[in-house]
Amino acid sequence: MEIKIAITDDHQMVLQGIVAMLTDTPDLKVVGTYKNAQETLEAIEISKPDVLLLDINLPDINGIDLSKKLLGKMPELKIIALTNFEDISFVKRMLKNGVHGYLLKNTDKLELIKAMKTVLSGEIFLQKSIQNKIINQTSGKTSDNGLKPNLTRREHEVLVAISEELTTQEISEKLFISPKTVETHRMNIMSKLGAKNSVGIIKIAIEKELL
Amino acid sequence: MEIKIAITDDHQMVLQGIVAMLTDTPDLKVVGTYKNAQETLEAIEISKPDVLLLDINLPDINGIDLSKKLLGKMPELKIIALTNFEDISFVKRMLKNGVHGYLLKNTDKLELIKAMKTVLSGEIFLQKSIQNKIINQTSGKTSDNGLKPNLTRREHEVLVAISEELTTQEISEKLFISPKTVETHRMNIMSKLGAKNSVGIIKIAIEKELL
DNA sequence: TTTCTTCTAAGGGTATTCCCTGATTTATTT
DNA sequence: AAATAAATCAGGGAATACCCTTAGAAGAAA
Repeated sequence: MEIKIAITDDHQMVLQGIVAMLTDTPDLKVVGTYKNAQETLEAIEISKPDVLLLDINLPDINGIDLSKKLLGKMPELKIIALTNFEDISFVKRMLKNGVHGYLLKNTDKLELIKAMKTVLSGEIFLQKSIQNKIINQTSGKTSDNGLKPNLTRREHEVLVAISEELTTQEISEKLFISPKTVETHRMNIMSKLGAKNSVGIIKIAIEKELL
Repeated sequence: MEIKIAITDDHQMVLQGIVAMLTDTPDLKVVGTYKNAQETLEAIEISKPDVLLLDINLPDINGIDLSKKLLGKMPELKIIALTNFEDISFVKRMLKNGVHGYLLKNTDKLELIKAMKTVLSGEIFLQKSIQNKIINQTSGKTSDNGLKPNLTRREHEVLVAISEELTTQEISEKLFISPKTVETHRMNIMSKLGAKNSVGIIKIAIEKELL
């Protein structure tokens, strides 16, 4: 039985790479390649793939929302998330939302095919490196390095104020709260970002585009 | 005349994608594909490509440093940086360091070939979207205004140490100077950069690429 | 309803930064 | 040789940041 495959990725090179990997392989057929979410949503009901390889860093929508929509339309579809990063928290969220596999983009042909067969059999496919990370995470919990920490609304306001080179006193006047409260927020931000001091806060905030 | 091409990218799929794009094209030959910086440095003198397509987000070294090393070994080599992001400041830095082109990974076959021919003719290749961004940046004056303040060698060392979230005490131990000297340097840095405190130092240092 | 999160605030410290001043030595430039 | 810039060090004090802990109130979520 032939497996029908569709691919959604805004990187032309990745798209081509996967197609190249899969041509010349019996029982596999690429029935569609899409560059964004909209295109995918429109075309997928026509191409009717068994498996969708889905880049989760699309320009127009995030991977989770798109997965939900697609599975709403086609409950039989198996979705394998494609990404550059080993972001555990994101993996978990994706899996919760019905995604069937999670592949790094440095995957080779054999593993790619294995992944597709695994999800088609109804199982979940995770790469070893990701499995290990999930295991390590449950035992020790420090390895949170990857994506945006979610600061609260207030913390974000304090963060911005810190980045404006304001002192605690000045921030408290700006936000109409006690200086002690500002300090509490600053401490919580440091802890969330893993910074040692305000310098670290700013460095990390700029790095992760929190400003 | 045949163009010899090498590719360095830690994403297997991208690697395959580019190879797929370039096979079946006359006058082009892929003479090597590498997954990291070390492999590239070791093999490039044997494969002797005319053009290297280089992913700048490698795991083991940053793109700028690798480019420098490669061009030191092979001054005739043309390097085209590959990336996911339209990061203008980074483009500029890469170009300053001798890189000949900057390609987004969603580039198609035609543009890829055009890019290689452009750099081989001795010119710089930039994609339109990046060109536009650079133009918009120079006409608008929001960022990058003002020249780089020239910090002294020592001040720069202190700046780097500050950015590592070290305290005055720790910096003094690292540089084998008195804490008071460190403070003097920090004050001078603040004054030169126009910062109100260490947070400002880091913000401006990142903005002006002083790190 | 209960639990969780967020925002708020404070006590009571210690550590560090910030700011001013003034000064010596060593290179580099003129 | 003389002026200039860079790097070094320091005293002293005010301001600020950092740290740990505790805790009430409001709102959202389970």
